[in-house]
Amino acid sequence: MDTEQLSKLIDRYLEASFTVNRRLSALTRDLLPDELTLDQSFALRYLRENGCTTSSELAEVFCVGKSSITAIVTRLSDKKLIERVPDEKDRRVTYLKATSEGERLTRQFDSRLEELLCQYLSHFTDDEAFGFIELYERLAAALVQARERSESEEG
Amino acid sequence: MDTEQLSKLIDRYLEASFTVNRRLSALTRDLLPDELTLDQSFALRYLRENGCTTSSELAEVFCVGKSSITAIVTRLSDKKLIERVPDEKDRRVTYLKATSEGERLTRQFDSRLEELLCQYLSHFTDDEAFGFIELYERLAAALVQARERSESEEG
DNA sequence: TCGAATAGTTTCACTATTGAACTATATAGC
DNA sequence: GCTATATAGTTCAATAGTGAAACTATTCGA
Repeated sequence: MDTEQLSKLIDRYLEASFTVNRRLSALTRDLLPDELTLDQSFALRYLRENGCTTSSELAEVFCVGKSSITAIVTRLSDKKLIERVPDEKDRRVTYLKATSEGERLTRQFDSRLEELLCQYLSHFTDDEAFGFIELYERLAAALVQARERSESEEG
Repeated sequence: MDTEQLSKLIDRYLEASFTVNRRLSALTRDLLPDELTLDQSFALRYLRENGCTTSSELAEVFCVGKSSITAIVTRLSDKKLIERVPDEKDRRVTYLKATSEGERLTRQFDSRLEELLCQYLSHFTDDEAFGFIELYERLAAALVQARERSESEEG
């Protein structure tokens, strides 16, 4: 691919991803339970899917500083949607765990979200959908790898 | 596609898009000129690409309220990166326009961004990249249409 | 054992966001 | 023309998320 084509492709990507992100966030926010913000729902879903997790891990996954996570976790904890569980051995670390109410809320939200996304899936054939998601996952993997590489260089 | 498959596909999409968005935003923020935030750079790019634009239009495109746009525009204006140009005929509307400095900054940023994204593009064949972007654009278009449809129902 | 690393919190300043109240202007119906 | 109403944009107060720096508590390593 020549530079010209490359540049156009990237422009198209930036445009499309901006549109998709903004519109989908807006639609998604409408489905959110009153108790949750979008970021809080992401945190809660991550805890639900990944079991015991620390603030540091969340910070890595969310690509933000630990103080951001403290803020989010404190709000969720105030609302009794997650618990802080201290590690027995290493008393510096505290694990985070969704409460049953927290879990209930994310499952409710997820099912609404699934319903929403199904509508848009209908614009694509099965092959298109699977092809798309495969490439998207490869992009995600490449981005995760890049991070790991740059960390091992530092360390 | 049966419900089970559908549900898994959507989970995979949510996971991949979360990862891509978070990681790419983080990498992108590192490339940002000191004068700009990410959202400000998006606004400025939109103005650069779309010529004279109003706050209302920006609010639509960004899927936020007009008061958010006022805030962003005021900050950009304080930094002399955009100008407010009053409409001669309808004195309620003011057009927004990137200053030459504003334009310079976004172009600089865009070229850094292009460099970054090129690295990740190398993980894909040309056909894969074009196929991906085509589907992504169709998704974006579907989301825009959905909005327009729901607006015409209201109006 | 002492100094360095690590986990997490606090605080501060800032950006983005919403929603409601508000100003100013334009427009449509009578 | 006059008056309702709609529209464009701003202001204000409240809230969430964020980074950076300072801080506490704990663990680890030389």
